[in-house]
Amino acid sequence: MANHLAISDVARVFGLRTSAIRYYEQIGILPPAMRKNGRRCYDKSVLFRLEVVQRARESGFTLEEIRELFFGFQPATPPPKRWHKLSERKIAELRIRMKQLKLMETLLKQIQGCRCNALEECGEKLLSKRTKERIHARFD
Amino acid sequence: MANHLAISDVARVFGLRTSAIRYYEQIGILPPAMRKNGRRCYDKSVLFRLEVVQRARESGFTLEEIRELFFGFQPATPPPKRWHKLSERKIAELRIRMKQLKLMETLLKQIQGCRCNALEECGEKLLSKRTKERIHARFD
DNA sequence: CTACGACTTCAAGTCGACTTTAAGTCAAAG
DNA sequence: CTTTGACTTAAAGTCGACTTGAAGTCGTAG
Repeated sequence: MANHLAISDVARVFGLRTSAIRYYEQIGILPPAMRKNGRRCYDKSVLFRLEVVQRARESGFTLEEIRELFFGFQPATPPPKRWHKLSERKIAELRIRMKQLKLMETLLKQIQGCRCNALEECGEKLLSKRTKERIHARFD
Repeated sequence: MANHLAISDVARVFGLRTSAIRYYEQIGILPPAMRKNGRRCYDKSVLFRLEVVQRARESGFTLEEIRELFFGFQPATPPPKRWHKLSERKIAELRIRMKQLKLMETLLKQIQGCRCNALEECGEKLLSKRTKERIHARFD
């Protein structure tokens, strides 16, 4: 019904505190809200925007990055080439993070099948994979 | 050669500062180091341990979680059932994180093929998928 | 002998992302 | 008319993960 959401409504939708919403406005993640009697007053578009913000947060983006990525073209929005580059870089980062997560999953599973000293054994294997040249050159 | 690593050697291997190594010791991520003339003095096993720690960090574990997961059995290490549960939970979390990352990748790509208002459109689609019941019940 | 560089400890500072607190405004309920 | 509850602001506080700073200790080089 109401196309007029109070700050507490918006917060509740995302399980945020109202202070977080105000903070997002303050740092430019959300645009300055319209006021009625001095109170912030939103329409649904803020929900769509916050949905994207939350997704990005859950994917490990900082608020600074989110502002850059999604809302970072203040001066007359040049056809987003800057955007394109940033998001290319970000996608690459996401891929790396996914690989790390998979490796960690493997590690956790290996340690679950626990021959008790597995932890440092795994560390040894991983370390020799990653930094063979550095370590073995210097300390062997 | 030297099976005796100074704190600066250890730090250099992982690109950490010596202060970070000391901090890890302080919060129980690393065991109290042996001393020679009051100085910390490590053997290679610390490298294996730190390798695991770094991997876990890169996978989004907090130091607290890492201590729990890997080094959290002080009292006579009961056959790690506690461990098993924790790591099961953690693996599940990793899976969720991976899904989120994939979704974010999709989102970024969609916005790259930019019909300019794509951002809030995406937000709308995502939002309606995730919280149809909550939003539409309350505000429509 | 002294100066240097690498170490030591302990306390305090930093940064991101908020939260909490204090003091005040406003509209509706009693 | 007063109270209540949700809001407002600005400033200060919190938490994790360190870093920085101050003051002191070593062993080696000159």
